Amino acid sequence: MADSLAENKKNQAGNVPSEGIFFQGRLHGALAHRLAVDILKGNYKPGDILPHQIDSVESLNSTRTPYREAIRILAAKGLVESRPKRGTQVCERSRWNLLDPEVMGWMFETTPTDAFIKALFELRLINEPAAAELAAERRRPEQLSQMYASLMIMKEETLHTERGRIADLEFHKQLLLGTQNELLISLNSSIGSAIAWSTKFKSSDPIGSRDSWPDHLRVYEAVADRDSRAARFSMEALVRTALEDTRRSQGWKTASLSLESHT
Amino acid sequence: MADSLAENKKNQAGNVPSEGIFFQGRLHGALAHRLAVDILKGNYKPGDILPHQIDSVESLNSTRTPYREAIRILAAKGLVESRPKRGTQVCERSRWNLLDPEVMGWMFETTPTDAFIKALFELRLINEPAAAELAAERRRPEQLSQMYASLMIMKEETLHTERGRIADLEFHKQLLLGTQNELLISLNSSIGSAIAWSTKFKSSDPIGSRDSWPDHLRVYEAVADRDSRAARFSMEALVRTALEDTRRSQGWKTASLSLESHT
DNA sequence: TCTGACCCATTTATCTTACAATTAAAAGAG
DNA sequence: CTCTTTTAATTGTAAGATAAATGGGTCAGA
Repeated sequence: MADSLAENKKNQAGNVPSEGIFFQGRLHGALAHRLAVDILKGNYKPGDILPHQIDSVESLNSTRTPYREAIRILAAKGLVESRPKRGTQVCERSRWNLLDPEVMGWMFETTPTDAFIKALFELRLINEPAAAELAAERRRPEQLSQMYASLMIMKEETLHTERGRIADLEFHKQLLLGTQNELLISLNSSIGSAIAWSTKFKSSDPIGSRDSWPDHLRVYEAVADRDSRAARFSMEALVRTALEDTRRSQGWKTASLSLESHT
Repeated sequence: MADSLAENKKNQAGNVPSEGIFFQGRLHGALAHRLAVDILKGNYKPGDILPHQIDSVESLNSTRTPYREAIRILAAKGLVESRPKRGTQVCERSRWNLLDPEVMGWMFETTPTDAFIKALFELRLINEPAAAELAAERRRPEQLSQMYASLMIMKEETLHTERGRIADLEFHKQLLLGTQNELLISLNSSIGSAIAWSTKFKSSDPIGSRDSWPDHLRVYEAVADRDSRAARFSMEALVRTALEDTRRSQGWKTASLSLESHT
């Protein structure tokens, strides 16, 4: 727990140039990551005050400058708020920037609650069918061909390989790009890390999890045909199937979401 | 342009405790704000390299520590990326965290493009009716009474006063809270600052801008009655009206959005 | 002569260290 | 109870040492 982040960083630097997500190479990134996970896990609860800079810094084998930068990162994402004399306080959960891609990623390092997963699928169920509808009307040839390419990779790799999952992400990304709406595109980068998690989770499940490829194909065809109604409908089916699979592999007892179908 | 931020801060500290949004009291906040606006305005374009830390620091009358914290804030929001030797580079627009409430706020300090406003209304049109539907099913008494209180204030204050606009924001916030979906709630804090802008803009428009109060009342009644279909329908009407007004006061020639009604 | 890999210097961000200033909460005096 | 003083925490300043990555140069091989 109180081991040296600085040393860890040094080792990492000697081995591989990019460890991936966990260590972003910089010390302040590692600090931010550690603190964020502690907050999201609930080790520090909203309203709690973090130990002062000097103490924290000593127990983490760092110095103040990187620590303060880490705090700034967390503050930028609405996780903490620091004021002189009071100290650095964890913000209320409602002020957290849950849609921030990094926060979303950190969230999934801690086995999120069922409520969170449901909220996420609700958000997908609201936005992705609508996005498919818009994409059917506005998509450009580039997006269409990229979607097709991803579709082909998905067909032969399935979701059990890394390449296959990347292709899945790429498919959704290109669909969002097709909407020509930069806010929906921005939403995608948040939801993307969530999809990555849920597909990875499903692919490790031996039993259930039907093949979602036909669903993707139908979405593609609808978008290619500029059939906005079919695009919405098939995307909704896709998300609902994904929800069902996740629901089953999580062993939820509750019924599915209460959102009506609006097609 | 190259005046002293440090002095400015000192003056401000002597006058009022909180200038509001522009100066968040701290120097790194002011630096981040200035740089962010420069980026969002397009003074620095994606791919551009900001001047070296040492040069920047001199021209801004600051020192390196606060400057670096400012850079960390911007990096946390996906606006820049800094690496040794290369310097600090402005990221591609698609990587910007547009849904971040602060970024959204900065966006509206620079008269955003028509495309951005349209994207925003599209997002509202997708999410808020669905949120109203969920809120109708799940809202608790607290949210209902808060919505009612806001509604009353809106009635007597209208959108021409600050209190009235705050009540408007509160109404939407409570509706989102009623969904019991923390991701939709998080979306609200982003959209909130946007609504604040558009209502303020409309209220300064002498001519058009119908009174949106009846629309709000209908939404409230539907949510109170737990009538999810009516809630969705009336909320969609409300957003479309707001869009129409904005469209008119902006003098757009283009037709309204192409999203179909799904009620 | 051209191509490629490898090594090295330079530039830049990053980290360390030490100290001064500001802020706001809390304690104390009138 | 109000006003002042104290005090503990973050914030800002300054400068030097470290480490990382790009770009260029060298050298070997085709």
